[in-house]
Amino acid sequence: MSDEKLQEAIHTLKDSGVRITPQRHAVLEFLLNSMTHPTADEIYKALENKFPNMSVATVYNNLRVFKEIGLVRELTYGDSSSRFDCNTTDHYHVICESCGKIVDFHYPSLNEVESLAEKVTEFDVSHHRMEIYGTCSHCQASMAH
Amino acid sequence: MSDEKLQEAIHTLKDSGVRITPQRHAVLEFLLNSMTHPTADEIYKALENKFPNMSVATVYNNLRVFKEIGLVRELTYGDSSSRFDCNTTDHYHVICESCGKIVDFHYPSLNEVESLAEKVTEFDVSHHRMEIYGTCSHCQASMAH
DNA sequence: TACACTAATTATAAAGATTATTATTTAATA
DNA sequence: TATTAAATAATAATCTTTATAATTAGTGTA
Repeated sequence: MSDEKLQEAIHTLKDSGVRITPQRHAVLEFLLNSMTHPTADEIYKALENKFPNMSVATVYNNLRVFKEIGLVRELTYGDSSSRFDCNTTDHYHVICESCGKIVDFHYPSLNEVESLAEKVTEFDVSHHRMEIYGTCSHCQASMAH
Repeated sequence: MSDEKLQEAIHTLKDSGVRITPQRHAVLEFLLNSMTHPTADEIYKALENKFPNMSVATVYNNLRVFKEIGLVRELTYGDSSSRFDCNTTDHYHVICESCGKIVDFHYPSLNEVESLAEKVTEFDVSHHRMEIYGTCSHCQASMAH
């Protein structure tokens, strides 16, 4: 299923002259299969069984490469570390302020906002980001106690 | 003009039992008068003439206090450090990807998005954030060369 | 105005995330 | 298989933010 995406991503990388190393492959595979939006450290920890000698720098290096190629997006929220999202289709995120869970949320892209901003500010607008904050149902239940 | 806002803010602080120290006053005044959205370090550097002995921790402490009282908002973008905004009225930001300039942008709040997200994800939504990215007119002109 | 109480400040260390450096290893290609 | 440039590992360094502890200083009260 997501194996197809993986092959496609590897193809994209090779086309850009990027070598496919076992570590790189593993980071990419983990990202594609993860539905959460992991931090660099989470990726590092998830792969340390498979690659006991892997360096954190390798994770960061690969994430940078993937970003440059356009395979992943970096998400920066209020908390300390960045998160990485391999779903590059247009979607927004809903974030739980209590547990940090991030849920994808599909909504028609706010083109109107972009065009108005362009008019008002004279910026050449390239994109926008939006996040919605709240409490997930699980945490709501916990709080009820 | 903004002196009125300052007095009001000081009143709010006092009501919450927060002491008005010279450093705290200076950080608050600087924030209220700044139209940019400064980082903690920028505030620190701006005030080091007036307070040569002030500690960075003091800046952070005060920003935390102001945040808790609701006088300022913390903005976290892609770059390394947080920015602080004393304009707590509802508005969005347009950010220049070339020079980092941040411009306020007024747009009716996207309540519809919030309510749909609430329905779809079963979150108890509290708020949202949105930023628009692009190139400011100044940087557009520079690039034309 | 002086006093006492407690919060705020300073200085410093520490933590945590990310980037830089350099020697070593290795994937891809001929 | 040999070559070569790119990737990795190990480590140090940087940068932002928070924690700690001792000192200083607001603010209400007598």
